[in-house]
Amino acid sequence: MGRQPSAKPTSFDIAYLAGVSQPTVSRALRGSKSVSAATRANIERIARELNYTVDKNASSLRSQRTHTLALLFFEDPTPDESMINPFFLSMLGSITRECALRGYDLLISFQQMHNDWHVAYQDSHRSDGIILLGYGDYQLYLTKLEHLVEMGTKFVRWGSVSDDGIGLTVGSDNVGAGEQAGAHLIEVGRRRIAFLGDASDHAPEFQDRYDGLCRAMRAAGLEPDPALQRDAVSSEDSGYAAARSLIESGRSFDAVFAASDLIAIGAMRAQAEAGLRLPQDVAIIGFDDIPAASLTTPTLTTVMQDMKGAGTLLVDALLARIDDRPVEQRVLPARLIKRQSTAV
Amino acid sequence: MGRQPSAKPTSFDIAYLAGVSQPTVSRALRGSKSVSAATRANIERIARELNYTVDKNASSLRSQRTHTLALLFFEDPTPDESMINPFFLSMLGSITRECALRGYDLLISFQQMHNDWHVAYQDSHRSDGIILLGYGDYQLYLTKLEHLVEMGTKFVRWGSVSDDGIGLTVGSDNVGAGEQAGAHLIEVGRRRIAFLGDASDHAPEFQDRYDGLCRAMRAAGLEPDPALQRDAVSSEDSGYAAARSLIESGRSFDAVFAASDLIAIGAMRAQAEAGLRLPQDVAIIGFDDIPAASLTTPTLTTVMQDMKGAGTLLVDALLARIDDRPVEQRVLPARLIKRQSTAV
DNA sequence: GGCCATAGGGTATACGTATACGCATATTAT
DNA sequence: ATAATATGCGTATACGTATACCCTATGGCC
Repeated sequence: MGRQPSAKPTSFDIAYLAGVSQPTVSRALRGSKSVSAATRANIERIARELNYTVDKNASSLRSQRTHTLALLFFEDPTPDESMINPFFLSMLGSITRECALRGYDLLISFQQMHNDWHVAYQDSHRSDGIILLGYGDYQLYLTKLEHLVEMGTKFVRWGSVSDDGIGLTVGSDNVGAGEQAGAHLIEVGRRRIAFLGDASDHAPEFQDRYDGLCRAMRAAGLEPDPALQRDAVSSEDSGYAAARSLIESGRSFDAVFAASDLIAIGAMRAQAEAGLRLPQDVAIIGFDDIPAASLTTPTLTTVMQDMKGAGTLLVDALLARIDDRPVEQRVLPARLIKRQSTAV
Repeated sequence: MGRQPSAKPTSFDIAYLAGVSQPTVSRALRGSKSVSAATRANIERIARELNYTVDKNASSLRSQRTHTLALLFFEDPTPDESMINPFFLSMLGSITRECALRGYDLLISFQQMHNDWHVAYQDSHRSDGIILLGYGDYQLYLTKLEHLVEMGTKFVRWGSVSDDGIGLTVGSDNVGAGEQAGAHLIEVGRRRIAFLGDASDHAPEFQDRYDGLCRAMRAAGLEPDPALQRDAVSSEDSGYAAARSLIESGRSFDAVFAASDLIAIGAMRAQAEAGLRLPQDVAIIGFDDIPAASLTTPTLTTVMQDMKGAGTLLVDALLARIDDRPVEQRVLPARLIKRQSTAV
């Protein structure tokens, strides 16, 4: 593009103007130490004046490094996609920003889960590494990714840090967040706390949150009642169904900890329909702090994750892995946002 | 990546196996007509068996076409970024899908508005064309893009189709949608309809919506009252302020058409605080159908745009422009979603 | 003053593909 | 039968950068 007016300058043009050879230009701009400060400064000045940018294709072709990261975004093949997990958007923002900062491009693709692994394979050809984003049950997919692991593909994923699955993981402190939520509910006088969300291997993040809740309860001398746990995936409908099942079981409960805001919103609907008063009869806490959480009636107490930090950390970890630098699993703090749904 | 196990096959490998020269492989795979059907079939079979994919970098370097589109996402430097326009996410989804379908990669960058145009310039080097997304006042930015236009950069943007600004535009039928909204309000017996949203050159989309409202009113024999229009940008706070200003003016009104759901939500808050009953005293309609619109009390009547179609159309139009094919401005239909906030 | 190390940078070439050009053979026109 | 044309493919080369290797001058050291 833009070739008509002033043909895109190449490293040869710069070399000519600076009175050096093309490789010297390349070395200077890449920060090689075997070029004198004066020469480098001169080259950089000329490059700036000519509005020169390194041709990515040529560079990648030669170096076999693309300077591009791929973002694989898993979506459930869910019908109510209007409610696609909104909080990933801010993560997307911070990931792109972080990439730009490091001089990396970002390639995005959305993936229906349960596809074959072929697309990821393709992406692995176009990029130096892959970031896997998704919520809930993409374990299934991960096993397919073992192909990639065997091929030496570098990747990092968002999820439960305590889970010892494939590859490097960055995630929130789900256990700690669950503990905070539980402690808060106990603090406002609740004793029989239900949990809505899969507590199985399929959803390690949800399981961590449940574990945190249980820990908080035990710390307060309460024993969690397994009958008050209901499976649910992250959708409003699923939350609604789980809450109905709970209500219809006839078991008494005075609080709900939902594994996501969408679940919480669905549960609130079910409870309102059942004539339960919120928060007097049932206090409720969600997870994610999606925008809608402050619009429900009553407004929803929830846990806010550090999505900005998450994006940064993901890119950071992936780049480290690409460069074969050591990198430890890292955990992000989460914060409880208190609103009306737990106000006494 | 993945070079260890089976070194990535090149067109030479295929050529060798097929008993032809490398250029023939290239021609066969690109669909050149000067290669026999038999040869082509054979080459394609071998390519498939070897899991061969064209090296994008080499291809782009040689052909000077990147097969990549860039998506420039404008964000206001707004404080309440949690409420970043959620509906763009589904557009993002359909854009990536459409790109993948056409064999294009998608590069994403977020832009603070009022930055210099340098990033867009860079992106124009990395891609064959640019998609500009944003809401509201990015006219200012557009003038800076004139540099790009002069350089022959291909791009397409989302916005008001009636606006005769720079470049090719794809957008919803904002006038028609405004008309639908107005007609609906009139149908439920409203006569004094306020409009919240900039009705200026800065926000052509909003202006179109206002124009549509006025048209519907005149068609019903009503004359729009300019005093019932208040400027607002697409945020909850701005909507709140606009509605307050309207209420405090003392002018009577029995309906509000807000230029976006965020504005509407802010306005609902202001009205509730002022003791106005919704929808009895004031009916209200928003725009965008964000997920939160079905969670407000009362639930919000709004206009749903065809975001999926939008993504497809944007990519379509851009590719046409890149190939110098003729392309007409195209308009997408919008649909009114009736909820409680206008229920009689 | 000879010797080696080092800084600084030039020469040559590879990365994998696409395309201009040329050259046969096959086909048709005359 | 011969010239004109088309078909199918090989030869050579360019795209812009990065890197292995080589060379020269300079300085320090004994």
